Amino acid sequence: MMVESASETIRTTPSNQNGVSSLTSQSDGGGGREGGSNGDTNGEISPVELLHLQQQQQLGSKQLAFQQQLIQMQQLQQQHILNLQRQGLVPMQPTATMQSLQQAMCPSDLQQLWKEVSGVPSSEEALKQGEGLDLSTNSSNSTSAFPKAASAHMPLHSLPNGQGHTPKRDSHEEHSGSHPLYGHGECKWPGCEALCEDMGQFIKHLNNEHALDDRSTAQCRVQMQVVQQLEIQLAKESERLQAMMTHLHMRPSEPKPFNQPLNLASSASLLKRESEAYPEGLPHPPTSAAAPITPILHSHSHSHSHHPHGVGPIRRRNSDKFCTPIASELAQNCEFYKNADVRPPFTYASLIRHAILEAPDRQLTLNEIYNWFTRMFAYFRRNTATWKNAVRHNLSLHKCFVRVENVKGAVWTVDEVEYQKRRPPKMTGSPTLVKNMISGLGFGSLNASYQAALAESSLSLLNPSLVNPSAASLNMLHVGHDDVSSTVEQVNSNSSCSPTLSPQQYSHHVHVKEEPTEIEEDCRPISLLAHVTHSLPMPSDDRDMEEDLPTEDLE
DNA sequence: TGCGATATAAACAGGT
DNA sequence: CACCTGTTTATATCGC
Repeated sequence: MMVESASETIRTTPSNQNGVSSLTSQSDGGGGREGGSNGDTNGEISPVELLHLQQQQQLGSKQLAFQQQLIQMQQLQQQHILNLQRQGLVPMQPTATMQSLQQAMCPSDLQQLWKEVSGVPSSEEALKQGEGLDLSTNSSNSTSAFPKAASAHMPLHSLPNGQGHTPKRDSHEEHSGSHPLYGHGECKWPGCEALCEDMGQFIKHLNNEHALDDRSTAQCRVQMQVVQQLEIQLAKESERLQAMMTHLHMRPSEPKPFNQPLNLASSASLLKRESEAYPEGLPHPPTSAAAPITPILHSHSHSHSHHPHGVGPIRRRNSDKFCTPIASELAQNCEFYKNADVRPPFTYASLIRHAILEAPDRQLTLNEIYNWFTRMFAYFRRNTATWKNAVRHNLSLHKCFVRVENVKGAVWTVDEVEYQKRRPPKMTGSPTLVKNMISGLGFGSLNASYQAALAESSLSLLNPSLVNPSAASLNMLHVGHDDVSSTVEQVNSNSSCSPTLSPQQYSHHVHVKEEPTEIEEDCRPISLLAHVTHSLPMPSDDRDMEEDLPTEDLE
């Protein structure tokens, strides 16, 4: 039975092609989606190893417990990897990430780790000591496995009451408490998930269940190593990004050292806190809005919502809040959304608009919109109950959607003017950021936001609409809500350069510069990207380039 | 706390 | 009658 659980554990090795399904299925909290590949055939590690180990060690019951703990820790690691990926702090490259993790955290490593943690030279020692390894004797630990900074004397309960320096997590956590290990009414300790009604109960639980004992210490160390591995992985990915950008002539004038890639490095440091979100009210670093994040955020952070479905409804409008351009997001995560039963982090209106604008003639029938939804999102394939109604509701409700009688019957188009007016434009984040970003538009300097934007820009390379550097500053100040195409329009709205458009078509956008209030959620890194990419040869055939024509003109 | 945006649910009407 | 399409209303949640 032990072997079964071992293989079951390690089966989480992402061996499926895109790593999506397994991710999803895991993030579903055991939802067991059919999408989860059964690709347990990789077996680079452990089942065999563990089996071998077991045979060698004759498998006393205590050893089994120990092995189980190893496996459990491995599970925890992977769970944390997934969590971090969900939080967008890790590139969604499950294979690479997991592989690297596995390389570092294969059972033998874990055993080594365990030895280091416990000061136990072998698992036989562990056997002698029983499953309660005496971690108080770990004075000689943290040799090579752990950075000094993260070594043992890091107080396991450094956050005794959840106050102080603990960064805020998402708003839900703010509501439910401020302890980073407490949220949604449950303990966030790796693998715990104990329900706690309130903070007091949680503190009690924390002190009782996660006291300074062997297990907690080991888990903490495992977490440290997870973080370390993630940072390594992050550095690699950042380096790759750097190279890509360099190759694409995107490099800013002052290249950063690879080990400090854009803002990703700072994000990496956040991993240590397992921060899920930036403090509310502070400008969200655009890197955090990198495409892979949003789906994860939803599948994870909002899973608390008591929704009958496996994936709950997402009230939070991440695309808005995090300024995720829907086009780049979709471009980036197309396969993810197609395969993962994860609700896309966009509003219905955004999705409908995108669907319509994606159509060759910028118009779709209701049924075609349905089809687009089901084609693009597994979520809508599997959760058919309500969303169609919601789509219809949105079409009717929002003035930006215009019904047009066509030869085909009734089709729906998008009134871009109305869409832009849809919400009172305002800047999410501090006005200071706006100023900084604006001032940062000087082509020479690269402030943090700019660099962060570059990070996301790598995701948005697909967007050829950003070839117009001169419009970028305007673009900064007047952007669409969550869609690249709207950005295009604004770019084009700058009368100075609109090769394909007549200016009057966009006259309604022209004055944005005089209206700081038009600055909208801002941090659209895409705009920033425009500065960097102005010399970048971009394909001009993208539909976004021609997404110029508000279709209400068809009327 | 109020408000706006959004999601969800439902009722209803008209057309096919 | 069933279904689709479209409108409208009500309610709840969330973020500001």
